[in-house]
Amino acid sequence: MATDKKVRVRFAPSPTGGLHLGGVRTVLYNYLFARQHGGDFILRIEDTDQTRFVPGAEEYIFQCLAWAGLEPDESVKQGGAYGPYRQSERKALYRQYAEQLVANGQAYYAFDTPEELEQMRQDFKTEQNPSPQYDHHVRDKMRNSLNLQKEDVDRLLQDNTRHVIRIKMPENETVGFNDMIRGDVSFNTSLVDDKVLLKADGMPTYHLAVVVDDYLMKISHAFRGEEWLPSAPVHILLWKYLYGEDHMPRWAHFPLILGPGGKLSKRDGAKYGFPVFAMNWTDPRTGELTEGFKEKGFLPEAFINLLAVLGWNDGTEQELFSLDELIQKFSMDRVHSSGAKFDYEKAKWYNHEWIKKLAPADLTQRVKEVLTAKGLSISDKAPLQKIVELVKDRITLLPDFYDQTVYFFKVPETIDITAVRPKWNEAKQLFFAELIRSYELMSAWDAAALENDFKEIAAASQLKPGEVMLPLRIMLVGGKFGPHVFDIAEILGKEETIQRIRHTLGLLI
RNA sequence: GCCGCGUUGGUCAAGGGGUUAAGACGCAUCCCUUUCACGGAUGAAUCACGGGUUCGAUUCCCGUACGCGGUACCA
Repeated sequence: MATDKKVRVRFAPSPTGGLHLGGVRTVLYNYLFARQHGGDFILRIEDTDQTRFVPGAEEYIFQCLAWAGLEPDESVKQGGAYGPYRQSERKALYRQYAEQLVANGQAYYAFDTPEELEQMRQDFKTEQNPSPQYDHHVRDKMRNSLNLQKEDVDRLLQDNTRHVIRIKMPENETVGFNDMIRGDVSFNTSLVDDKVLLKADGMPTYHLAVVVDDYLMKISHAFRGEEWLPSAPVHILLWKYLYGEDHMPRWAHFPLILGPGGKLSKRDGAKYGFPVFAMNWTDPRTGELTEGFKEKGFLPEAFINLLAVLGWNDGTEQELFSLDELIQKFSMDRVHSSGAKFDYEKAKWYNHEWIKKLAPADLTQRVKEVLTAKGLSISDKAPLQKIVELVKDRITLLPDFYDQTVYFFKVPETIDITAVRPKWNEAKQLFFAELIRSYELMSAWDAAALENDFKEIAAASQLKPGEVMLPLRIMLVGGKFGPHVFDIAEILGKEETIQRIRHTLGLLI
């Protein structure tokens, strides 16, 4: 296996729907590996199944990568020297390789119809073998160029009879390779079926396409999810037959990201209330919307971070990593071989940490976008950054900023009056009347002075500060939440503060 | 069924022949805070099971169990 050539890796999604967690993590590990080695990261569109074409899915993938900050060096969009980057546009390339295999006796034409295949599965189905494969046990009982007379095959071909090309798996050979994560992995070829390489419509299957394209695009390292491990022997053999094992990329199969039960699916997300896709995805056929991490209120920095450590860690106690740090520290041999269950609680913690970690000005800008999108109009004069700094400790998801800051921009819609009424009395009524008088006379309007005044008046009124602190909070904020109440008052300003106290006082009479 | 890959607290996980088996999330209790958070403290694992190898296995080997993945003219 060539390890000295330039590092070129690829992510090859099929544009059939939303891009989920595992996909983005695969992108991320590819990206990190490429950046770390000064290599190229290629995005190739695997759209060989025309029946599964979904409009918009390809564009959506690009949007997700752009949001996550993991943009490819070569792709349909960026271009590059190894295009086209969409397999449907490479259709003409594949047939010759399949034919070459047939000519060498490593593959064969199969004319079986879908019905005949179904029949075969019925006929050979037993309790011991519930899903019969098209393999060396059955291939000589089927309609293919292995057992048809040559003239018949030629005639069928000439008549353009629908057919596929299947690989002829050798019997009882051991095919193995060294996985960068799992070490040596091997398979007995007798147990692998004769996978279709070229479909009846002339399109390659994944198996042929991945090998041909990886070769043509000079891919040095091929990374993908563990679900591909069982078909690896087919790919290894294809490499051996077509281009020589020496040219084969190094493989790594990433552990699966699991949901509460098995492979994480968008169903899990819907069921347990957490996003699975990177960004919102609306199925154009059903109109069904699946929520994404972006829209849920995740920072791309946090998303990247949590994905990176789902299956990898640097061996220290560090948990927060920026993209740049990941590029520095990532290493394939510290990637786990076992699957990891996705933990939404921890995912939210990462977001919370990143909200605290982001530069204030940067965070403020993003919060402004969220608030604006929620319909708040925020004047440029508003001390937004100060407000954001004040509340960010209690935020996990970006939209939380709305609830935690609306009262700075609008009079609270509801006042939780029931929280104060039971313990309300004349002494408190008088206290607030006095407080208003005092506040109106204040010249320096700052939190410390406000608190000082407040406490002095409380003492003079024979009240403990705590007894009137909560009512003040309710008056200004509307509920039992938010940062230090005098900090809020300071930002609200004299007029607004007094106005709100008066208003609630009126409600309490 | 068969094939493959896995198995350290509820979750993510460090460690890797001799350790009090890190740390984080979550949970519980407590402290701080006259709101909610932040912060701090404390608590919870016979390292799946059974055999080896060894003076000694969580760590190495072999089985078993369990989990997951695959078993399509889908990727």
